Amino acid sequence: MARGRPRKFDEDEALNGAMLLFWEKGLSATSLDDLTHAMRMNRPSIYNAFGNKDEIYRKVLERFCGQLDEGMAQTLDAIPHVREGLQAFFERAIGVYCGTNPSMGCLMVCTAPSEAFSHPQVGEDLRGLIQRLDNGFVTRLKKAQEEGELDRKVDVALTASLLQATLQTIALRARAGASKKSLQQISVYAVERLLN
Amino acid sequence: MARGRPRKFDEDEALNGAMLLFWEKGLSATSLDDLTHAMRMNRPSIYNAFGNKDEIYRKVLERFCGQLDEGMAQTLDAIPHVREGLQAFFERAIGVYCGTNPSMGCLMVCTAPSEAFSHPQVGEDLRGLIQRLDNGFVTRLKKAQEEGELDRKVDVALTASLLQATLQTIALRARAGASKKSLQQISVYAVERLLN
DNA sequence: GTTTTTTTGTACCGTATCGCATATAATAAA
DNA sequence: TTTATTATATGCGATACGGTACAAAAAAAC
Repeated sequence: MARGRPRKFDEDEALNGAMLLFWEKGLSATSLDDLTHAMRMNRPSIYNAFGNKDEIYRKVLERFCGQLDEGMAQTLDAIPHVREGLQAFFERAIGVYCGTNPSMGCLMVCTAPSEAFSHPQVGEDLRGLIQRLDNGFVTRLKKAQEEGELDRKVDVALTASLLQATLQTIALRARAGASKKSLQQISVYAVERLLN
Repeated sequence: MARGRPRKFDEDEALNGAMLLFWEKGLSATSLDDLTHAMRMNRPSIYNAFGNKDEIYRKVLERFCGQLDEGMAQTLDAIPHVREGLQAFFERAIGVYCGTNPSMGCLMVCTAPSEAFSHPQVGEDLRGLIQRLDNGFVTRLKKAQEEGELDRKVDVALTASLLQATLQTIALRARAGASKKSLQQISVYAVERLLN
């Protein structure tokens, strides 16, 4: 059983609060005071449970991108036809990127790059996450080629890069205030042009 | 004539120093102390000449993107064939994004989004610059259609969005440490796939 | 009931932050 | 020579920063 004084906070809720805050302001512009409010914890508890600010940010980043992995699993891997799967994936991502008011885009794309040098570990995280996405697309595209849904002449690695480019521009444009509709048009057009 | 004591600093050099610093660390993570060193000026002179930190950042952002406009003028607008012009444009951008060691990508794409909400004016700048790039591509693509170099059936607005997506992924990947060669491959493939 | 263990909350540390006030130096115009 | 104007240099003051000590509190283990 839990031996000491019981925790007053819920770990999941606390991380969610931190995520919303970091998502909005990035790592450097977020203060520990902000965090104590957003996580509804006091400072020592935060340190004890999650570590310092950088570590919390990295946990949140992983958490955010975990949703993305899940999104891939439930769309790309779950839907039979590539094009439909990709479309569903983009649709879902757009839902996340435009799910707040105002839209905040992607936590990783919009806040991690500026910290990549001040916090080398964040840089590594960024590298890894870009790679993960590329790999996810490549795997699905290869499968499509094997199943005859995709011309064997298309370069899957480069197509994957451009699919990720599409996701990234959607993330950035969402944060810059673009309409959901305009982003959906971009994703539809991208799938159409890149896979045919 | 200049009435008072002559300036000791060179405005261009000072802004360049500030640009390098902001490019590396972003707005929030850069302190005025850092700036005084990078600009080789002391604080009051900085305030007098350029305003506060936010204003300097915005000046630097405009400066950086001005280079980009210039790049468009010298490639897209100057080179007869669309595809060659686009390729030259990307080549030039990659040169900038990978021009430091380590590569820092694009100042706008990699550092502005995280500040978009804490500094609403930066958000507006971001919006405007995305729009400017889209417009530049659209104009060139339309011209290509009129000159018969590009099929009239391609949607110029959406193609422009995907060209900018390509530029953005190159910027992000450069900052994440991707090789110059891999970025060139992406740009070549993008031009090939999006314009045919 | 006592001990042990863990979390909580307050208060605090030293440092870095931004923006400015003040004083000095240097030049152009009167 | 005087005066006005501008830049430089030092350094101040109030605040905010990230991070931690410490004792009270709460629950389980003995």
